[in-house]
Amino acid sequence: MLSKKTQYAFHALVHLAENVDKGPILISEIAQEKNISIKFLENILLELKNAGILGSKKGKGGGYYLMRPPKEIALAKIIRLLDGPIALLPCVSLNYYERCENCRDEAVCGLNEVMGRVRDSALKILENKTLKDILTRNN
Amino acid sequence: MLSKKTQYAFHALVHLAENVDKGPILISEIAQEKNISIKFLENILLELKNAGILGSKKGKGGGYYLMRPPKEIALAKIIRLLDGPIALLPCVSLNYYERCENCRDEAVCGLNEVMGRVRDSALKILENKTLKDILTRNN
DNA sequence: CATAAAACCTATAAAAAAGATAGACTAAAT
DNA sequence: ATTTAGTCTATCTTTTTTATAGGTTTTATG
Repeated sequence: MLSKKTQYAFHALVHLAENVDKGPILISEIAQEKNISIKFLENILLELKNAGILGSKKGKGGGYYLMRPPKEIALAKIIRLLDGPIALLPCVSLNYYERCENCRDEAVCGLNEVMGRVRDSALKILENKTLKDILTRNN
Repeated sequence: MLSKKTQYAFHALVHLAENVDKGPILISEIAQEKNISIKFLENILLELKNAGILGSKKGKGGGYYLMRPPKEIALAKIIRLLDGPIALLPCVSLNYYERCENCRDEAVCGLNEVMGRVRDSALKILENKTLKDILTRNN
């Protein structure tokens, strides 16, 4: 499961994406709209800013805004930034790989193979779906 | 990521599957073979037993064994038992569903839709792949 | 220039979960 | 009777997650 942090981030980003044309948006507005603790959200938005995903403006009329158009922000990027690995096992993670300490040879491990597939199938979606895709539902 | 508990369980189950014809297998043998703390493994195997996945025999010549053939034990079942939800969000979980507290209407939420797809793509693999499939690698 | 608004930064605390261990109990084999 | 090996329950430690607190800096504007 994704952490609350990542979940909140997604909801906040959606709100920012829905209001791209309205200039900087207040943390407090997002917090209220999405029912998130304002102080916690503050930290999250700051982290997104430090990663180059958000920009901000201080003082009156300030707030946060997206640094790129919603369709250029992939969901996988947000998850990796705030939650770490997307893979189910360390030995199968592309960005946070760690050697398996319970099997003799990963190249021969069937678990490694299957979990690699699960990772691929998740990434196929998460790397290609963007903020824009989660603004509205298209069934 | 899967917890250590679940990871250990998979490795232990693989060992049991590899030795189905050898009668009950000692916890200590599995622990040593797979480099797992014996006491921790004890708890895990017990949990698997209480869930009906393993059987056991006490006393000399005792140990643990699979209650069904490896090809009938789906990976998804083990994950759900020891780790809980497979889905990335509570609002998209089939077995551990919880209402989303940050959005107005899940039926309209684009995040809900995408995460539902991620869940489906993972389940398609995890529900169909069994212990037997992870015994050896077939590329 | 003073004031207020709003993000920035750092630390810390509280709670929950994960990981691991301890030790006494029960059942079975010989 | 003794030994072997799983059973049960409790506890403990560590790490991670979630959340809060409070002062600092920047900016707009009257």
